[in-house]
Amino acid sequence: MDKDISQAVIGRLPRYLRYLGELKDKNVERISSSELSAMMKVTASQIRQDLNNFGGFGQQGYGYNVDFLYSEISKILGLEKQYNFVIIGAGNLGKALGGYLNFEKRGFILKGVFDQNPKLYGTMVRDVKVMPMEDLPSFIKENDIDIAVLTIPKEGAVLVSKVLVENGIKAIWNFAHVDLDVPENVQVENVHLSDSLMKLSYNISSYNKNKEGSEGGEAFV
Amino acid sequence: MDKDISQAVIGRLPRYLRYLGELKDKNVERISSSELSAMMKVTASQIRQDLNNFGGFGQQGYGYNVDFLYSEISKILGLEKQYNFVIIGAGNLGKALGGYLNFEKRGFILKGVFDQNPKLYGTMVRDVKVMPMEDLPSFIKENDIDIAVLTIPKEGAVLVSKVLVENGIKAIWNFAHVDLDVPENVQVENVHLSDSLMKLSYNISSYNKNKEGSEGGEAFV
DNA sequence: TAGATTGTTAATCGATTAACAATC
DNA sequence: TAGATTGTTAATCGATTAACAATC
Repeated sequence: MDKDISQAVIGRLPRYLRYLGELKDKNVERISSSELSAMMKVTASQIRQDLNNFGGFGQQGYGYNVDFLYSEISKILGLEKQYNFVIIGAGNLGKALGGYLNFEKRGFILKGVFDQNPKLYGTMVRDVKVMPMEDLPSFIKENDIDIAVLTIPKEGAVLVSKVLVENGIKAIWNFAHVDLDVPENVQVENVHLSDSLMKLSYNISSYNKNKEGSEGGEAFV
Repeated sequence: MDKDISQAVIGRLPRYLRYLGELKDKNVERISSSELSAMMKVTASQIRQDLNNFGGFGQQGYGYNVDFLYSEISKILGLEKQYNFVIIGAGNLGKALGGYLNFEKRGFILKGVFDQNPKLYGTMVRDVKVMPMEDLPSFIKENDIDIAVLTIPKEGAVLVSKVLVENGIKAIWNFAHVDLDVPENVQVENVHLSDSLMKLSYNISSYNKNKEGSEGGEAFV
């Protein structure tokens, strides 16, 4: 139905939402694309183009109403919905995400936490007890789980993702260092932390290299 | 010196490295761009273009030597270097990253962990004691810290990033939900977890919408 | 040598930016 | 109404893909 929106555009929406949230907190009523552009360091043109993928949210001569735009972007991102989720892997990362979620007071509801380490069974993550992996398939079905957060090592992640798919999971938030192979009706969002760290490493190292090459020659823009 | 390499290219290098690492583990000696292309689901053309930004690593009629290419990409990413880092924020996320790093056996060395909660002072994160925030500035200088990992809430993160910059940090791996404003000689890599989750939310919700629009009409490619 | 596959140039595609008419 | 600012079309820029000559 919707014409396909590029992932580049989708990727920018959460950032718009964040800035709009801050404006809301400051009780700013309206904002123009050029003001927002200055705050966010993107072009006003891009902001208008991005938003107009979804409809005309502004008004000529006025700009955008902050509350309205905030709520429209929330809707676009599907944040007014409720999602039930489970965490698979009760290590520090799993615990961290358990605490995080209910993320920003949005509708992400932690229903269960699973681990294959018997020592952890029954220990609490937030308000939920850690359960054995064997219970995962039935739990997903009985509790109408939408999202699984994968915070286990990659070998396990590949196996578990199959189980998840077989039991009708809608989406996987994947922190394992591996690409999952799932059918196209299952959404996957990868957070590859080590990839991110390597990018940082590259940028440190390439910045230093360029500095050597042009000693003292700071960019003057 | 180097012509500017686009961040799109940099962003793909860690994934190449990951697949090459797996091939190494399987004792595969050489691989062609088209074989790698099939494994990674990117075009062979893109692989060759990406690599040729940095030099000719292959050989006509042969392909690429896996070990050699792996080590070249490692060098490009600056992974043969050692980096000293500190974690700021000793919560679950900080602890998770402390455990992670020494990341994949690479040269990221945890030197210190800081928190503003006195109850945590002296508790251990991996092999390092949690220290009070006040000690941060001198610690950075005395221990030659390259990277700070920011796992504290956004208000604190903005303040701490200023302290870090003043004390000569080279890079910040930022997990706080805010854009940091630092000079161009300080590299920042953001991991905005909630942005990532929102993308997932969008994709769930837009997939379902499109499904309604064309009931039963699965893509058949 | 013949076959394979790179490195690289050229063509295409998509995303970003600029410009401006429409309109509040 | 005049001024401001959007929505949208057109122009530009950059990234991806295709093609092929070079060469191992």
